[in-house]
Amino acid sequence: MTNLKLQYKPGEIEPKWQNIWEKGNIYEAKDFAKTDKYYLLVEFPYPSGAGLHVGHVRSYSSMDAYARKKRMEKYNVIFPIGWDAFGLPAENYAIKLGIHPSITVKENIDNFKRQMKALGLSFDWSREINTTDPKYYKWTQWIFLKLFEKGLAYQSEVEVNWCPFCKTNLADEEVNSDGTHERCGTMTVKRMQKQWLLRITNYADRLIDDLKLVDYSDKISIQQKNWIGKSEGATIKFQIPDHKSQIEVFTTRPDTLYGATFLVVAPEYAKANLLKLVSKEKEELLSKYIDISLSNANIERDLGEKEKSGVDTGLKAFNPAIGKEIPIWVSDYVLAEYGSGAIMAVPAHDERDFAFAKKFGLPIISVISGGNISEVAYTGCGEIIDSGSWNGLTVPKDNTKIVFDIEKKGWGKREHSYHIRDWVFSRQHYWGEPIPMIHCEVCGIQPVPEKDLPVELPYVEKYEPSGTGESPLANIGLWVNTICPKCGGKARRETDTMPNWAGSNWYYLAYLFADKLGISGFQWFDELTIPSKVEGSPISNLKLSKNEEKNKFINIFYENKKKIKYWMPVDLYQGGFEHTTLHLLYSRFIYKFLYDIKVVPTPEPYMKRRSHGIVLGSDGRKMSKSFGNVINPDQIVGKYGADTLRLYEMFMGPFDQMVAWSEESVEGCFRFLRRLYKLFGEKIGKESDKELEMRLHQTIKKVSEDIENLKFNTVVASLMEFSNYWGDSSGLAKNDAREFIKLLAPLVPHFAEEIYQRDFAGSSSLQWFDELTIPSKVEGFPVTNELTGPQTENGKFHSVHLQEWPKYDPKLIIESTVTIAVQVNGKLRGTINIESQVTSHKSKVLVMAKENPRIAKWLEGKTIKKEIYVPGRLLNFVF
RNA sequence: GCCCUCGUGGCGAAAUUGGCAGACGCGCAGGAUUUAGGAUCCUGUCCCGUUUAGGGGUAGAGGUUCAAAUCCUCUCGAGGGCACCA
Repeated sequence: MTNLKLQYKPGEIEPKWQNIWEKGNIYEAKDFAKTDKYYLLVEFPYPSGAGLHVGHVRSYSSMDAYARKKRMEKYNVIFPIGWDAFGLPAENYAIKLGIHPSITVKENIDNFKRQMKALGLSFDWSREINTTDPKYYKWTQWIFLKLFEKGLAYQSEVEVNWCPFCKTNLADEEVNSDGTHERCGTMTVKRMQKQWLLRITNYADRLIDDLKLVDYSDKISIQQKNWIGKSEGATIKFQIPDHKSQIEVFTTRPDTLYGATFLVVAPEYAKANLLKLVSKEKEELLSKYIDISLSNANIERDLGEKEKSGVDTGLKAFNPAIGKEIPIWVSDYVLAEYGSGAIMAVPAHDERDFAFAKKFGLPIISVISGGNISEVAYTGCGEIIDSGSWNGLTVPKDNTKIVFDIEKKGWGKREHSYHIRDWVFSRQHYWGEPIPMIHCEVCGIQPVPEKDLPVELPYVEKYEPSGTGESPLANIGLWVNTICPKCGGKARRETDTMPNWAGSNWYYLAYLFADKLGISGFQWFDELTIPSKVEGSPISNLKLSKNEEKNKFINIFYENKKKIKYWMPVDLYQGGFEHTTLHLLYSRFIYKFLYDIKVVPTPEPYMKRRSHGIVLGSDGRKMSKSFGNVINPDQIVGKYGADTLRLYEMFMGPFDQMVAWSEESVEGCFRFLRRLYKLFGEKIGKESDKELEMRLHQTIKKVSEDIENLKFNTVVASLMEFSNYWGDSSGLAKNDAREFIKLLAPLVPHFAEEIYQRDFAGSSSLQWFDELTIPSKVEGFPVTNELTGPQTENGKFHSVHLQEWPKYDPKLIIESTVTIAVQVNGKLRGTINIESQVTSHKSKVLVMAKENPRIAKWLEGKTIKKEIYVPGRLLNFVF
């Protein structure tokens, strides 16, 4: 006997429902709907050639479950997706294959999209965006123009991290702590080059302070704070009497000023400011030292402790506190980029200064009591000594008093310093947004006028990096040579492009008006035949929309202000830990800028941020081709179905923790679904087992709460637990089974839809979306004949995913009897079962416990000192 | 070196946030079914104690508490971030 109702066939039901959902547009977010909005954002992927990683699947299917539950709770949910397709990897991949990046990117996107659809993810595909579309990056460029206009984008000759393999400059954030490039692992070198920078440092305080406004997990906000690295301290001026010059230093320990026995400046500082002051014989020595330390590529210098080196400049500075002159030295242990590039050395109370003083025989004077400075620097707290009027003060308690005194005496002033530096925003690569700037021979740097945006990336035959430090775009005369927007004279375009982080700065806004960008559905790529293939021609056939006449610039942000106001801020943003000090920080900065220029309505873009743990290979190592431990989600979907994969990835472990892949556990999840499928076919009764009904309501409570807290692993566990009870019971009433299938819907959407449509849809009358004011498409839609399966109501199909989320009955979750643990002196000696009404009567519970022979035995002949009762839970006799 | 997170069965883990440690799943063992394999179903599964009574147990050592996986101190170990940041 084969009963079809008992056989779970994911391969058949999954494509069927994916198809029907897509036709029904049931996941479309509705602008301005009256129900509460919920903006759920997952980081949009970079579409790599490797296809979707099971790590993506973990994040996306968990958030998909969250989105589905929120929809069922009547929120107007926006759950969009797009492609972050610019950047080095896309370019390197294209170079490797010898195919133009625009083509490989399109292929990769198609593959990603196919995989996502096969997982049944409920993205609103009508809002799909792509950062490499000129219609999109027009606005990435516009933001740059605004930054330039407000003085936040500037060009400067700076020391940059150069990757010899990728042949480009990198941001500090892209370089690992060992000096290697985070993408390719090549050791980077430092070199000087003219670069575009963004003044993220102007926002440092706000980026720290506004963390108070948002709910980020501790790990994330601490890491951001540390990265910005704000230190409180003071700047102190040291005069150089012989030369009527001065050196300003930053210190976090102004309290040790009396112990400052010499100054040290960075080689860069010395080169710029001191070389001209020193005596002839010192000059040669000094130049030599400076040259060596600067040419050292700074790798050694950046890497931890090495033997201190330095040169005495022969110059003297006046320490205003002790009223004496102290020597000025140069050493590469002082960093040019931090503070002012010069420090006051207090060897008694700083380990580095101590090592330096020991090596060169400089005086070490203790001004804080507590340590033994003959051995090692004392960096702890204590009482100030030998420091004039500060004697007797203690640090760090009296630090503000000291700084106040320093200000009063005119020695210096209170100051902050930051670890974070300005963001190096140019790359010498082809595959990125061109920086919309023009260099005029006469007028200098000129921004491209807004109406001329976008500056389109031209078609190029050779997009390999040149290695000269210039972008490949520099060789395309047709594109580079232009006229100055100001004087009309000869000019050249900026040939650097933006880093791959540029497009993701504002993508969550682009979703809100993707239709207005005119980019959804790959219009650009469909036209991508690269018609002329003329070097320097734009690769898109970008057409201006009808209302976008030439010379008339319509600002998309202002045009869509209402939508932005309706949807922003993002309610929950989910993504990887690895972006904490990169994308997450960058996009907060840019969003704050947009707030300042009144494009967005709130100071912070993301109200809540959570990160997921990575998925490791079954050997516990990072998944990688070279280890041969990569799991392809397609194979798992093919073997067990998308619902099994989704369920497993939620069940595998705590969402924020990394977990190793286990195929056996995947199988366990598949078995669970198969058993459950049978239960729905077999064990539906007229009436629910009373006990089971209680379990159901407990499960509703647990599942609702745990999804909200992103504890997906215990959600799955409690669903399994209920299923086990169900299997052992006499049966579940149809009404209760309908509630249970709704609980399953967010996690295993195809499975739930199949059973819901088969067994429950006809009798349902709750269609919450009828209450929405906006939609016309979304209300039950006609089901055509070609679609078999769904039961219909008046010819309309109502998805389980738009049913109302189950509510538990607080009366039904109370167990009729409760087990109380009974302890004697804190040790468990037995348990008693009591009616739940009795739990609030301590005296009755005490009597019952004492009557219990297993417990009585332990109490015999003892005088009870204390009886601690935790209602409904535990009783402890103490003697 | 500094900052953060974590350490619970053979494995992934759970524990109402201080209240019966090990839910749920995997694996394993025994049984049923099967010509056999697979699949499925039932039973068991922290350790010592043959069973019971009991004892021990959440990396280790202390502490707070009637009560600690959970809080505090130290030690060890793993992971992540920063790193000559004055």
